[in-house]
Amino acid sequence: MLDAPNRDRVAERREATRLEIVAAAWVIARESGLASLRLRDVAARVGMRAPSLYTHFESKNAIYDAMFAQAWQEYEDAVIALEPELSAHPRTAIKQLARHFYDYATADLARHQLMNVRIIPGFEPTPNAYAPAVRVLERGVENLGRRGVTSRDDFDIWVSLIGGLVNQYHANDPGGTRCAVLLNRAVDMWADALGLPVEPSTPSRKTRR
Amino acid sequence: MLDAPNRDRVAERREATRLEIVAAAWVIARESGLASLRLRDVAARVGMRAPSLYTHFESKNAIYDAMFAQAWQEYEDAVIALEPELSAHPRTAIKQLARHFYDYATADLARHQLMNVRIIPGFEPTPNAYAPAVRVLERGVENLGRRGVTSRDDFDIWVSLIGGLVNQYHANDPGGTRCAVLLNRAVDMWADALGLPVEPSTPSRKTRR
DNA sequence: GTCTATACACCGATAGAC
DNA sequence: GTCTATCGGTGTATAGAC
Repeated sequence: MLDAPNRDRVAERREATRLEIVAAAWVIARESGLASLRLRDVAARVGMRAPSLYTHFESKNAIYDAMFAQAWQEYEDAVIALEPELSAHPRTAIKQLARHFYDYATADLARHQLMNVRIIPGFEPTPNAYAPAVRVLERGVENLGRRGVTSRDDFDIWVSLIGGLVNQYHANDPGGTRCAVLLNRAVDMWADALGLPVEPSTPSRKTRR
Repeated sequence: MLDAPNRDRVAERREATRLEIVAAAWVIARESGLASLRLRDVAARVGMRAPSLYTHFESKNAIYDAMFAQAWQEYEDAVIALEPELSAHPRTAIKQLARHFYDYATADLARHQLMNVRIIPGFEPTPNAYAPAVRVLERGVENLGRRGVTSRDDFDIWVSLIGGLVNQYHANDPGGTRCAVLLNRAVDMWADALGLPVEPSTPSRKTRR
């Protein structure tokens, strides 16, 4: 039987190993593609054999699950860190939030596929892993609500807009900047329709060309 | 050596078998999910064993490829059939085109995943299979161009809008009608920003609520 | 508790008999 | 053209060494 301090040490060590494995999985996923991640490669990168991973995770999907939770948790933290930096102008702040998500989703294909695209056959995130994603969405509703977007429909359209352009980036313009420009224009259209005040510095007059 | 008529008969028979296999693959894909399609099941459905499929297709991905081409070809035909039925009013016609794609993409999850989402690891459609998809896009540019949408940016935003809402339908509201309503509203916002004339019957005044 | 070696089940793909 | 048999590779279960 272990006394309390030793139990803590063991738990810490276990958690550290889990984090090592997840970190290795991210590296391999970015190298070989998220879907063709092989447990043997992940294990080799932490100095183990594939079956040993099952001491720390009950299945391959459990590793995906931990990665999913980590990615969304990291994004939630990033949004929280961004909020104090947001512009005082509603439309500008909403553009910043849109661009922030867009940048996060376009910076890392594997991460985006895991977070937002169902690309792994048979993988469904655990409710626990899904929680930060839900919180981020709620936070988005609040952030836009505080800036005059009261309709949930309009919020969902805003989300769709960003998601659609992220997909178009990865499909047609990976590495390019075109979709980022389109995003700005699209959010302006949407903000115009909602009657949000135009930005002071760059008056959009009418989004029309 | 075969004479010409017999060669045609053989080619016809082979093509018929290929179509049978593809049709069976669609059924299985809808049942078990597109990604977990198993060749054994497809073969069994046409009264064969798995290895025999390799007489007609050189790989599993080649079957996906034929399905991909078939789905986009079928959609191209549907668009061509729709064009004469489109409203004379530009905004209404564009809404019909948007709704038409939305309906096609939401009616069949497996088909949509194959056509629009990269869900099969390692599968990339052949240029030949991709051709009808390219034609449909060009046709879309023309269809909107004829109705006053001259900017390619605005066209791409329109496409993103529809794609984003299709994804949201499958993720959050499968079987529901909410995203279809949002689509109508979103296209109106977009059309307002472009300065397209409002519809005569249902004057949108301002899309704002 | 942690890791290893071995083995199993399942898949797509290939070889060769008929 | 279709079959049976088999290969190579994967995730995973388990027994046992340390």
